[in-house]
Amino acid sequence: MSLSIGQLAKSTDTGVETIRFYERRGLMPDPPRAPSGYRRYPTDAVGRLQFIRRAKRLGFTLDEIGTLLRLQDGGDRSEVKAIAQAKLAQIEARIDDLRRMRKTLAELEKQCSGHGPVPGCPIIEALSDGSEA
Amino acid sequence: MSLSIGQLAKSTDTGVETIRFYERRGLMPDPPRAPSGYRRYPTDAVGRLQFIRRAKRLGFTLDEIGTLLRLQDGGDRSEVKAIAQAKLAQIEARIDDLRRMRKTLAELEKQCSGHGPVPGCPIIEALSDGSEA
DNA sequence: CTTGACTCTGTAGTCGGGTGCGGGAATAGG
DNA sequence: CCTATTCCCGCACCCGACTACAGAGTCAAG
Repeated sequence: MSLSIGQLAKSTDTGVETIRFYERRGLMPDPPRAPSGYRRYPTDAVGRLQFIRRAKRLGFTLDEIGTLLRLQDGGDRSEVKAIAQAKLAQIEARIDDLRRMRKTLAELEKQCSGHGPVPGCPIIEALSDGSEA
Repeated sequence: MSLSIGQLAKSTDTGVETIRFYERRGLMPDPPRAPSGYRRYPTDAVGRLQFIRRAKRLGFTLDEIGTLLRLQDGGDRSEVKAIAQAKLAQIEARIDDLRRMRKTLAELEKQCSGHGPVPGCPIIEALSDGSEA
């Protein structure tokens, strides 16, 4: 039992173009071809593609996903853990960034009455004077 | 008293190329030119550029900053507030996304012993089986 | 006056992750 | 058998925000 690229796309909720793109990137192996040249995917290609999609949802880049896939068939667990830890640290740093932005912006937004002309608006004043942010 | 583009760049910790880029984008007005064609910035250009930098630090895109700058000279405070609220909502949505990623990834990372071969590694297993994420 | 730093324009490249198109061949359903 | 759909390949393009040239002209210090 094998799948066409369209069937693989549908079964993993991915675009056909995206699958070909992953193939070019080396994330999906070059599949066997029918005599016509059409790609014929073995059923486990679904798993591979889902791996990629799940890893992306966790914030990994395609390069990192490539590394994880390579580790999958023959690597050390410490390498996997190291990648996860690094990603975790990045995510935390980004959250901290965003929280700082949110804090400043929320304060300004609260101070702004929301009516009247712009001169005097605390948001614009803060951006102009640097009294905040 | 006027500034060269290099002086403006230095005084706002911005690249010269970036200033020219902002000009092309319409964020910085076209400055007057010396007979040589060199840009001569009035001192208040510093304020304008700092406005842009501060707004960027708060997460606004260049397009949004353009809108804020236009509102600055003649707009309604409600528009400014609406933009701030929209940005705040985006930031919060992004934080929530990242927190979900962090939660899943932190659990997996904790479960992974960090030594031994990859087969059996909870992180890789989760990505393969979809038991998590 | 010379030298080195600065500035000018215009265009192109970078990053990450795709998306779209054109023209032609194959295939699946009725 | 006919037609709609799918597939092939290769390349170009999209987003946002820069960044980097090349080649020529200008300015300031010594």
